[in-house]
Amino acid sequence: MAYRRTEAVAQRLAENRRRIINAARELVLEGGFASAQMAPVAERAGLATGTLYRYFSAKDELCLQVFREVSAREMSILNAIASKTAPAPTRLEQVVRTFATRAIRGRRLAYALLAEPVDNAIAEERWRFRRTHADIFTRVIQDGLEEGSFEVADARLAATCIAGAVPSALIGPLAPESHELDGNGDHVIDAIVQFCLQAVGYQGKMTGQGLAKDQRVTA
Amino acid sequence: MAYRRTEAVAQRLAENRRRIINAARELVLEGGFASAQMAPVAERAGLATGTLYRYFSAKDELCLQVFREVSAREMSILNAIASKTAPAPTRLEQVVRTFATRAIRGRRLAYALLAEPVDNAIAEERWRFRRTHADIFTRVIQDGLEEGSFEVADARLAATCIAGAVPSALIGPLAPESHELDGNGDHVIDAIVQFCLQAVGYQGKMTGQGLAKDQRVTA
DNA sequence: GCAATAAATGAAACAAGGTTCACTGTTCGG
DNA sequence: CCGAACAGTGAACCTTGTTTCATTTATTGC
Repeated sequence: MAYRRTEAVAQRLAENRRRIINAARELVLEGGFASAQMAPVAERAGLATGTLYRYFSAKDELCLQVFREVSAREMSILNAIASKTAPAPTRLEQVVRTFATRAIRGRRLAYALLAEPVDNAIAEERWRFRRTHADIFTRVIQDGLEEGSFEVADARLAATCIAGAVPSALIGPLAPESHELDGNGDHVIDAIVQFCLQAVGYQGKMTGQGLAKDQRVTA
Repeated sequence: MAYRRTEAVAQRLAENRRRIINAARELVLEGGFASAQMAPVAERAGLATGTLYRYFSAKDELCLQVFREVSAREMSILNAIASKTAPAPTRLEQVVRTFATRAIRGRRLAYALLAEPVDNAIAEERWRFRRTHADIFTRVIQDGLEEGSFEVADARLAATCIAGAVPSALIGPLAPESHELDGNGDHVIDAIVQFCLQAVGYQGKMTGQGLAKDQRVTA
């Protein structure tokens, strides 16, 4: 034997992998998945195009990785809010509000995650993303049903509807060329929250409570 | 002079154009826009590939034409229902119910129009399609507000939400491989209708009224 | 039938991207 | 330092889909 993968090398490999993913993510953030082409990714990562294929078997795999990492962050933020101990209506409002606020503040990312035309592999992942949103909404709605503050026939279906309604209300404003919400999307966000609360049969008023620090869009 | 485009020729040209569009539409109906490739379209139309470019400057233009024709049919059906003289809640229910029913019955078409991954040109047309749905819902919701049977802060926004919610609830079941709704999607449809009525603050019950003959999926 | 013009053809060229691979450079243990 | 094994390279290649264009066929008025 004359070669063994040492720790130093393993580390460099891991670093390269990360560098590739980061480069791809940056490009997605700047210009959506359309910009995440292998050659530009490689260039930004400071590697040769062929090298990318030593780390990812195909472009789809790399893009999926990026999508998953980015969407996981979003989902964990929403999940944390949904898991708090608070009345269901409060939580539903905060989840929806956070979703919408983050989408507007991180418009380019939101466009890539929610609306950009993408090819099959990513479209499928996007459905999974939406389904996870629906899961989060489902839990909160079910809690609300038990509390007696909501009233819907089918919690899962209502959740799916909300998971479609919120992005739908945002998509126009999110389009890369749109500046509809540059100043304040507050009116839109309030209206979306109100719609969702009413849709699940909540009778009270929304709190209008904004985001905590840790829910801000950081980068 | 020795040549002049006679009526007979003009007619044949128009017929060819139609033949091309029909071929493309058939392919879309069978396998979505992914199947609407120039070579197969030409073959089915009984023409050469190059000939297609004498009728359409590019594939996008042809696909847009197909999308527009097909979606126009759907929208006119919904529009007709929305324009009837009936209480707003009844009309809203019927529009939503018709939308959902037609989507489920004409699953492949619905998938192509609503959910299939497509490229930019068609994605943009799809947004227009959705916006038109929202327009239809907006009118009905505004009527309902005037009648006093609905209560929402912003009719347009509520309409946009509903225009997103309904397809969202259908998309899983619409996926080409899904057979979730093969027997009856009645439960799902009822739940969607109920969700929408509640979302716009309607207090009464839905009628459960099915489709008239002319709203059935014919082909 | 003929000249003039248009329409149709389909093979070839082109474009754009993803993927491969023969080659070069690096790292390792002895 | 040597040879073995691995990592990195990037130009060539392949695939897929679109477009062009020289050539063939069809139609028209005279």
